Amino acid sequence: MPAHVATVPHATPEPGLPPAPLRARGRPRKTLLERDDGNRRAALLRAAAALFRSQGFSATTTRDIAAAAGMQSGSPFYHFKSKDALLFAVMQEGMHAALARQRAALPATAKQPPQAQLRGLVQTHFQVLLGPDSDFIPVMLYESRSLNSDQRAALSALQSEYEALWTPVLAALHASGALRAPVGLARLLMLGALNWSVQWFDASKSATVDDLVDAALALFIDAGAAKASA
Amino acid sequence: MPAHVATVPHATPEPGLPPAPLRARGRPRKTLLERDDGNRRAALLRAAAALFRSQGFSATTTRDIAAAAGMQSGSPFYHFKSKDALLFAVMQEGMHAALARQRAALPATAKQPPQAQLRGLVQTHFQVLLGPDSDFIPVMLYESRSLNSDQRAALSALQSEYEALWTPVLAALHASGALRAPVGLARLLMLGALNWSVQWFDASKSATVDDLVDAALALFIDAGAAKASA
DNA sequence: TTTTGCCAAGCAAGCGCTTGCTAAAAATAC
DNA sequence: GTATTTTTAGCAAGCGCTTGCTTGGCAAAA
Repeated sequence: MPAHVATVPHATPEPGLPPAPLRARGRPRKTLLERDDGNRRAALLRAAAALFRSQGFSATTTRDIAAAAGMQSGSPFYHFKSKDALLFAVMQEGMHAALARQRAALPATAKQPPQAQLRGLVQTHFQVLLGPDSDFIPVMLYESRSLNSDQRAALSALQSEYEALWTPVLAALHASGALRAPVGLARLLMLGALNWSVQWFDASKSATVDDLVDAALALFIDAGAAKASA
Repeated sequence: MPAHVATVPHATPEPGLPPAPLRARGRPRKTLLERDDGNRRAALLRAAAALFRSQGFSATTTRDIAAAAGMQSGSPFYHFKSKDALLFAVMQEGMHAALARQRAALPATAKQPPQAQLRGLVQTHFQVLLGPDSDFIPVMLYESRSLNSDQRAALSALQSEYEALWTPVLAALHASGALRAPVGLARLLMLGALNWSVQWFDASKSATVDDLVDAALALFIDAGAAKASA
């Protein structure tokens, strides 16, 4: 292949720009302007989440994902070691975001009665499930059988962290009589009811997310006992 | 190659075939005696249901299914036109069985208060989901995105039939004050809670199906209002 | 003699992933 | 302040394998 051209035109970066020698481990990335930096990886994650959700993991090809992110077929493997690793990254990102949002919302109701705390948990949960950028968690809920055991264990730990946010609230409600079912089973049943909403909720239809929150709380907790113990 | 005794009592009409009630199409079917007749087809359905459930539709190969039913790779296509048709047959069979079981259980509580009727619905639902031969419904719940639109419409009609069994009971509970959430949303949330149990329920663990029924009823209906209106 | 149920072989398409390469941009050296 | 090297991000091609499904045949039953 006699193609030794190798001309490197205007390799000069922006003049007057400090070379920024410091490299504080976090997320340096960021060149100057109009170069789109490292959000190609994020674009891959979002495309993968959308496709994994709508078609399932096995039915989605790495070519589909590459095309949705505007790349050629082999390019995703520069960013992710395997299709499997891409799935895991989607789920991990989803769980981290969900945990962060619940933890951010928690202080607002910390001093209020457990009914209000539960309302906060339910509301944030629905927002994570049904709001914008909401493909990551459904993928985690419905595609985890495609993970290997290490990945599953790592995610399981995050899920336990998430459930741990609910347990004390439910325990308080149980103690007050507002929640009659045992705490452990109640948490599983409640999260099931909420999680299932991704199968039928349609934002363009009648109910809003707030309607859902109201309905869920009306279904789960006993108003009479709630007031009696408040 | 374990060929179990098929527990398929002909309570439902020939699954997988068009609902044409006429039989005079020139297909005699039915031999005379103990030749195994159509239960190779049933063996394929059971094997497919188990594999579709544990691995998902796309990740299951027709060779897997054939091997699990003790056949060679091309043989399933004698019984089913395509892998797709096999998936649809599994779901249809599951819905027919679930409907039949609910309808059989219904008369036992028909004269009782709505709380008891709901308990019957919930109990049968859990049995269908978690009891023996319980792969068909989970496949329907979690793999329907692999159906084409005609198949999805056909299944949707069966699901509406199933939901219609719940609505009057929930309406009565709502009227009596034992169910505070609106009936439509309550049904969706409740079925979500029950359906999710296939993700976590383990018969070898602590809780029994009866524990689940009790917990679900305690979670959903208000004991005080229940008695007040009974 | 026809039908039924299945086997054995294989095709064409599609799959995940690898490889060899290129060319900007950033870092380093002069 | 330029020259060189290294790193980053991706393209283009394609390999080896798996996939759903088809085909031709055949033994046993009807």
